[in-house]
Amino acid sequence: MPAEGREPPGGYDPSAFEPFAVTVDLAVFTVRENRLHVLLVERGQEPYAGAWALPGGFVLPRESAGQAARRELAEETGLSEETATALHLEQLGTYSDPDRDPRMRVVSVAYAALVPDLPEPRGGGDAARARWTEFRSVPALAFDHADILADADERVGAKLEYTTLATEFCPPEFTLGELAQVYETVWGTALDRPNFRRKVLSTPGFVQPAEGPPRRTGGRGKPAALYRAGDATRLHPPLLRPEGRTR
Amino acid sequence: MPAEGREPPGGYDPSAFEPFAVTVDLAVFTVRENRLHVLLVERGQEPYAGAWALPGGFVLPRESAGQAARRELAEETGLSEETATALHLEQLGTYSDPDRDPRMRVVSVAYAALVPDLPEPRGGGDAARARWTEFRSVPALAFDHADILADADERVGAKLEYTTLATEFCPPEFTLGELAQVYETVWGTALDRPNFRRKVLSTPGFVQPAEGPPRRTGGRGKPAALYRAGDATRLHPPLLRPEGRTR
DNA sequence: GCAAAAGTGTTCGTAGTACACCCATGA
DNA sequence: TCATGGGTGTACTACGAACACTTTTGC
Repeated sequence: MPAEGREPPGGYDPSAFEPFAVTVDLAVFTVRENRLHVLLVERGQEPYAGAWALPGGFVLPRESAGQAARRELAEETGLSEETATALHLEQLGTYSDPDRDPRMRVVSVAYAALVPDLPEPRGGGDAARARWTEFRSVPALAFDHADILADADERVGAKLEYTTLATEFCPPEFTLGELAQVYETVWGTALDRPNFRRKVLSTPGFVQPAEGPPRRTGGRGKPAALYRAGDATRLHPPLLRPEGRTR
Repeated sequence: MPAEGREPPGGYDPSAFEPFAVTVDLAVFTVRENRLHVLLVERGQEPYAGAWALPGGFVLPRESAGQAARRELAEETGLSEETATALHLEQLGTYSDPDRDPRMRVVSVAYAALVPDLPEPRGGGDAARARWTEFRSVPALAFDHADILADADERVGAKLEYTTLATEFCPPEFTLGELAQVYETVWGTALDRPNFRRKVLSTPGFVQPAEGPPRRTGGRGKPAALYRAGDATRLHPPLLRPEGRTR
């Protein structure tokens, strides 16, 4: 409840609350070379100087947490503001352990984002380096970022089951094989391609054929039909990962 | 990212951030007389003095948001700390619009809770009144609490589908009819009792028979067997509401 | 006996799974 | 012509929806 709602029975002076810093942290996922990657930055200052961490930053006085997350995403990935605005950002939750930052009280709102394969992040103007890291090889992270990342992975995996979010990992035009590859990469399981194909095509609005009937080859093999994302955002019924596995 | 993570390229002084107040808001649901109810409090101060709002309060300097939510829940419902600790609290999300509180910058972490039918909340020591209100008759609420409540309702409905959370609404021993009633009340749909029964009993760990084979009557009709909540917390496969309806 | 709620049995349709098989291309 | 990935066909199975029917109580 906002300030000066009812006070706890013990009495509490609304003007005496300790100030909190509010930040956002981002778990930005992409699929590169059929492996799940996440964007990490190297910290330049103490604490945890030299350690890897999730990108993020302060929420500015006149923006919401979601706006801050979008701004940080554009800055870290080099995407234009417009492109970043179109991407799906998922609020994961808020991490508020009093000791999560050793210096002061910091409450952080975590977001997960799925982006298509992008070039290596530009270094940015400041000291911190940023790079894509394979998910399975993520090193120890600063603060409670390992927890956040684990939650993000679980959430993204679950989201693929009942939304069309997987298309966010794909370029504007993609083959069904590429789409299946996204699921397999995020879930870490193999899928039956024929059944996957039927499932996707029988779900109205999941994908639509790319208008001109061009085809494309992934090297060898029969050229595949191209599709683009459809209007639907939810999947009824869901596309469940085999045996409820979670990697 | 916590304080002094990398700064935005434009430059940002970590010591100059505006202080935020951090609060928790609670959407506490219960089932009374087969109808969904939510706990509301009447505001005693401006802004929105006299208006109804969700219970909640400040996060104290040495507690996490989750701890604050549990504390508030115990205070508002009159439950003992131990009982409140055992209840399931679900973090819904964080509401951070810069203008959501007209006086200052307040970021609020919202939680949903499901409790069995409780006596009318004690007035508490302060001026604010609290009462159970039927969900469908909730008046206009202060701040963005109507948004929070709508999100909470949706989340609770979805949670029932793939968790055993419905047992939280029930007394320690309950009949399958009562459990079905919870689903029907929250979802606003009718269920086929025979199928519901089979579904619940065939899900390992959802419920277990109450040891002594006592039976109970809900007035007329055949006495029903009593069950208590089982160990399981997840439902595989889920118990989907008919036709994906969402009320 | 009748209404009401608990509980059992059975049928039917649909959706997922598994897998055989054909097609189009590069090397 | 072989390997590779795209794409089609089909049988099997499991599970949910629907609903008939029996049981046990209060009135």
